Amino acid sequence: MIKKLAQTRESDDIFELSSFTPYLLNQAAEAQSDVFSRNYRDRYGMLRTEWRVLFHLGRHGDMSAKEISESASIHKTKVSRAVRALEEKRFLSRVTSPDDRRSERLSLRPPGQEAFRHLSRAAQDYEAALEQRLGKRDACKLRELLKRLDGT
Amino acid sequence: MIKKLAQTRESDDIFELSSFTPYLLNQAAEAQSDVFSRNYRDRYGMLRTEWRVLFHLGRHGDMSAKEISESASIHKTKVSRAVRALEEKRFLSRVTSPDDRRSERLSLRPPGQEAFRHLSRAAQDYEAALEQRLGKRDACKLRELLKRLDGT
DNA sequence: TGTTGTTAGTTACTTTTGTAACTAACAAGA
DNA sequence: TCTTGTTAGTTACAAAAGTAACTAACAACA
Repeated sequence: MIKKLAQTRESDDIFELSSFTPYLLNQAAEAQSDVFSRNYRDRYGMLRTEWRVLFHLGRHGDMSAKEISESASIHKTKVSRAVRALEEKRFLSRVTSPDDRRSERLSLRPPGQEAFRHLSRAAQDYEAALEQRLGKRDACKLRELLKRLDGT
Repeated sequence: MIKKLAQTRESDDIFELSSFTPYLLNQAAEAQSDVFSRNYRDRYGMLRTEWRVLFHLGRHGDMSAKEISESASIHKTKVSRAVRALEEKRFLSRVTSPDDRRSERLSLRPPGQEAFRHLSRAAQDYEAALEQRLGKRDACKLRELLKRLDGT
């Protein structure tokens, strides 16, 4: 009898892509990101990097592009493009830093602050809904595990 | 006394990006993906979609692009491009399906099978190392939670 | 002051992905 | 056979991201 390899493998413990953690992480990340992106995409026409930059400014107050780049682990060219896009949307303004004329102080303007507040609430609601779905205990556990994976 | 909003916020329960699940998912997914990608990128010059397609073929035997697309949740244009790249690397061959001349039967050629086996082992090693790091219990829990998030 | 090395940010170029339109083949009737 | 509608896969075009080179400003020191 000729063994059908592919068939046989189905049943034993050959590695399955669907339980490969990097794969699962990616699927879950994409799924969650897609859902939440409606909040900033549909209403403000923002991209993910823009929303992140906006969030950092709203959360931490005025910063330079460099500071955002480091604090958020976003490459400086991505930050640069996001800053320009946010500026074009009148969400932030830049002022050359007096003590170092290479760098610029980025500040949210009122519409940017408004968007920040709105998106901040949306994010909290999103998180609450997720806790609802997974249960408080598992939602915490998930965050904890993800943080442990973050560095490496 | 003038309140410094940004300062004040640091200490209370204002929402932090660093505990926003979609953000954490994304960071963790990128970190893990970057590490594992060395395996297929450096040695075979493959992109992520190519490795996924290769894996599906190795795991499930001959398939059409459509079947891969559905089974792996990858858009058909991405599959199309990955298939072409794998074909150029001599990792797979295509034969027009006799019962439907629109579709093609994709088969791994020996070098493709070899790459599949190698990457399959690498993936298992990777997973084992992760279990080592997180502990068996937490690694399982993580996969379980990610699967629950996958659909939505 | 002039030189050398570094840094903040931008731009140019390339690669990759997403979207939509397309081709060729099929299927089910009229 | 001649529609009409659908499907597998590709291609063309546009959007986004990565990489490297660049500009202008700084810093330290001969």
